[in-house]
Amino acid sequence: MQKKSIKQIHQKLHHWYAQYGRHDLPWRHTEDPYHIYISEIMLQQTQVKTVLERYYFPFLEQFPSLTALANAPLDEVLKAWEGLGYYTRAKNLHHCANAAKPTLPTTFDSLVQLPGIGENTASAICAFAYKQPLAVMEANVKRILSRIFALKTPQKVQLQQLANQLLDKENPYDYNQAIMDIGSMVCTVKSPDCAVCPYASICLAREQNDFDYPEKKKKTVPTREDIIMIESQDNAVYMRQREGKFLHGLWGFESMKEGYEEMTYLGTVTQSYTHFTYKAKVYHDNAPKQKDRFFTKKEIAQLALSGVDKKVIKLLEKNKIL
DNA sequence: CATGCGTGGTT
DNA sequence: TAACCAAGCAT
Repeated sequence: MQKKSIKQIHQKLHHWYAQYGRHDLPWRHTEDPYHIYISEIMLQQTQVKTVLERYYFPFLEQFPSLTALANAPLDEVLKAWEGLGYYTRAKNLHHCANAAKPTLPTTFDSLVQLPGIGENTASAICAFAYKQPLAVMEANVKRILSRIFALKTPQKVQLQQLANQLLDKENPYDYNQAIMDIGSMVCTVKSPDCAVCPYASICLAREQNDFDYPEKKKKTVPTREDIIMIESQDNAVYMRQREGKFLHGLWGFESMKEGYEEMTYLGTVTQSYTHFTYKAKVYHDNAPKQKDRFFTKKEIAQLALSGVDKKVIKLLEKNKIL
């Protein structure tokens, strides 16, 4: 592409951003790398609205600095992350805080080595916190580039090269924020508004009137069935902290495959996840073998729980077990 | 490179 | 309203 046309695109983009960009986002009003880092991790696969309205401010109030985060117990961090999903993010945050305190590294190479910081997040921190000329490469940017160059199945390297070419190296901060805003407000998945798009003059998708870029692969969503066993004693229930990758660090109940026939069926809880639908029958055993770690309703309120387990708790309250 | 990982918004 | 998917990362 001609340098001249790229410069024209930058001007159009800059003009659009000045008028319509989301300038009210709080992480665009800080120079603190820690604040920007927290926003980037929260925003991974998570909508701006959720982060903005429910998590960003409370988290920073509770953990106002990298050192404060490092010194907090992991369980407190998990509790602050409750409901946000992808819980290894919370574990990685805590780990990074301890590894990097009192301040984050300032280069892409050192950032990308930290757990939970991939290439996109490292680029974003460099561009937004340190004003370095790196191109972010998240879902919005991928969609925009795929459409501009009509790439149905783009390769990672190919997209990165195109992103690097289009980047405004003089203004990496505004450029990256602007292209993400274009993705979420103009070049949307379902109904792109080419009339106001700064990239319209060079966009092949617009020319072809085909916006299915990159090509979506459809998958069937399986159902995962489960049996949850509740052991209770004196208005308290046995709970344990998960260790696997799924719902890592959150507190929950035991699953079982057999031996529940003689117990009391309480009800079924369901939860839809991206890759499967979860459906669990909940049984109650009031003659528990577990000896320790029974939690009362008040104690459970202090633990980090998943959506499913919150539904189970409601079922227990309804059955007057808690 | 494909898959697993949470939850809630949007259409 | 079922389906898609959002400021991705690790394996």
